[in-house]
Amino acid sequence: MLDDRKLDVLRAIVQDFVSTNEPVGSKALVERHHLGVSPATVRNDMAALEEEGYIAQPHTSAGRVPTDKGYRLFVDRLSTVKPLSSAERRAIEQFLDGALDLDDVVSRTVRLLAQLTRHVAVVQYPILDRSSVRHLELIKLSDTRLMLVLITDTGRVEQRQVDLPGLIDERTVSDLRARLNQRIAGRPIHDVPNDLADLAEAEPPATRGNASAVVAVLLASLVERREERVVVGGASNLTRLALDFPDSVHPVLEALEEQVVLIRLLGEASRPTEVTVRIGDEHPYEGLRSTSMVSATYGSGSRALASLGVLGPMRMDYPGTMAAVGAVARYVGRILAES
Amino acid sequence: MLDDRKLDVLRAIVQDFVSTNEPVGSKALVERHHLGVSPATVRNDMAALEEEGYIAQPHTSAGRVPTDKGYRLFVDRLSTVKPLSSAERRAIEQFLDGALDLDDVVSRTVRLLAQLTRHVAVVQYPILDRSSVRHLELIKLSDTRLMLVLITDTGRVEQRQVDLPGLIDERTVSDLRARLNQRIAGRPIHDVPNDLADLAEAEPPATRGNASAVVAVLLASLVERREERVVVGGASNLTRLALDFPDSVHPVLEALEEQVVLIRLLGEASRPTEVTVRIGDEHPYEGLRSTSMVSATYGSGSRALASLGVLGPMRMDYPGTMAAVGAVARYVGRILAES
DNA sequence: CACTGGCACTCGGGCTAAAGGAGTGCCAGA
DNA sequence: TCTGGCACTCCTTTAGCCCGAGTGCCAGTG
Repeated sequence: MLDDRKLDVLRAIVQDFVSTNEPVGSKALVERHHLGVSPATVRNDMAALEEEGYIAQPHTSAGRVPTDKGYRLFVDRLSTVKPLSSAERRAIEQFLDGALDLDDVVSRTVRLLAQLTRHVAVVQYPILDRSSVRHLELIKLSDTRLMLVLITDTGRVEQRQVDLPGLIDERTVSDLRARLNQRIAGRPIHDVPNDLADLAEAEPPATRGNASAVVAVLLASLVERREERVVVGGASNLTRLALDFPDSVHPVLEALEEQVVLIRLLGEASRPTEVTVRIGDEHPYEGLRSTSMVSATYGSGSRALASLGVLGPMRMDYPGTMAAVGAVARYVGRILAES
Repeated sequence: MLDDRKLDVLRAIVQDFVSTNEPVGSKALVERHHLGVSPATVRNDMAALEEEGYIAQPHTSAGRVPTDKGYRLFVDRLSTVKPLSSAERRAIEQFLDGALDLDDVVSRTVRLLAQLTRHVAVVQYPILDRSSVRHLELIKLSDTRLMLVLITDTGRVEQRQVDLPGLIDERTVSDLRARLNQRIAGRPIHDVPNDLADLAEAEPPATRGNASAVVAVLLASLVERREERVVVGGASNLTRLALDFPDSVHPVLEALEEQVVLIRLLGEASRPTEVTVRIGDEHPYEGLRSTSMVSATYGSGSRALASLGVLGPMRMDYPGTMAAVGAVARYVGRILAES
């Protein structure tokens, strides 16, 4: 049905439209690409491509524009990965190497992605469930109050205060801290509830109440934060390309403020470092129907920690963006593995 | 020069223009407000107000629009504080009361402000310099590596890793922790460098190297984070009111991504809970010339911790916005004082 | 002296009409 | 199977026009 030349034509249409933002006609196509045939022939091919739903014309006497389906085919079969320029590689290293802690890694990554791709960047914090406990610290604030600080191997720090049912002294705190860490240090967060299930019962009656209060708050904090955090940056790139959003950028901005939507978008990505593209009407969320998202999962080693990506108009440079997102994801994974 | 009726006219112009977004003419004015005079008289007053620079007409044969100077006069002398509705009061309490930790307080505050005022919300984290040390925790990660966790009385948590020049054991860590906390717990961050100036020298030679490495990293972290953090939310409110920004919202969005600009904006606010308004050309930053910012400093007790506010078009409901921002600032201060 | 009604004037927005042009579909021929 | 030619479509731009809101000014009035 679609021979090689038709695919060439589609590829050329996508490329031209991405760079000019104007419907591309048969004449311009043969001039800018050496297809070796006449405009009339190209017109026939275009008619076939339109028949199949890969391109469309905004109105009768206009050139053709790729449809969502056309972009999809382009991404899946017609584009070759564009290697990053050495300047880009250097930018990634320089940007991320001086990061101080996890917050810093995340905020630098957002800025980096936004700058590199010139689209809106979205970066998710490492998912708590997929991390392990590095250390649980108990700090005595008063005779009936503790602060819990949970540190994960990915650098996340969660803190919470506990009001105790009874008095507690430094000695008991440090005993409890030791016993807790013995059980959970190095364990995946996922297993912590199990690991601590019978801790309180094993405590001597005198401290049992306090111990179970601590455990309760700890477990609760793991659940509460299940709604994972996402950071967004480079939103001004949307207005720079405002003409690409026919219904204005408003719904897109609204979507970007819905953590839930973003998490769902990122959450459906695939294996570590593999780059996923979601185009236009493939989005589950109404307001994003005129956008595309390029995302990748990052991880340390083979463990997927979370995802990051960029959101832009459907008319985007897919090969370049995919290369950038993939490279950043790999680099972030490496950095988190080191720390 | 400007008698009471002229001020009444200006007030009426601002109110009408804020609600309709259309240049207001003399006839419409006398119809909607009971000024007790004829349109012709109002026209004379308008001419005087224009002469003084409080209003302007977009073009001949159009109504009048307040100028920056006009809004300023309105805010300073012509508006009365609009008390919050009880629904709004309830919203504030409900929104903020369940906050778990500082991050949560800040992110809830941003969402609350954005929702309440329907403008872009900007909230600054408590400034490190104005907080005190609650506790410094040292956690041994390996024989040559520690993690520092600094907890302030406002709930900020800063963490950093230290590579030590020599080996260290649990016992030494806990000694060092005790000595450090003895010196700095409860002290203002501001004084910490002084408090620790001679700590390393007082250490026994065997542990001196490690101790000074820890102190060095700690002090460095206090300086690095001097660039304070700001969180932005509700950016989609900008595009909702896109027509209020003649040169498109792009420069405004760009400004919102410049932490430095925002910090400077918020930083120049005044005493705790006092509400500050900056209008149009009073902004130091070019891109914000068509916006107004309403901000307030929050604090616990008499201590100013940092500022929060909203950014919107110059054409905004100043009395209502000022009331909301002030109320939220007071409430946030109270919450942080409690914890 | 302050206010009012009347009136001529200005100027932007919106509507319609016409011209221009890019691009298509189709057909006949190589 | 490809090509050149040609009629056709329809969007976009430009120009011209009218309409009306709103003003400034002036002469008149309590």
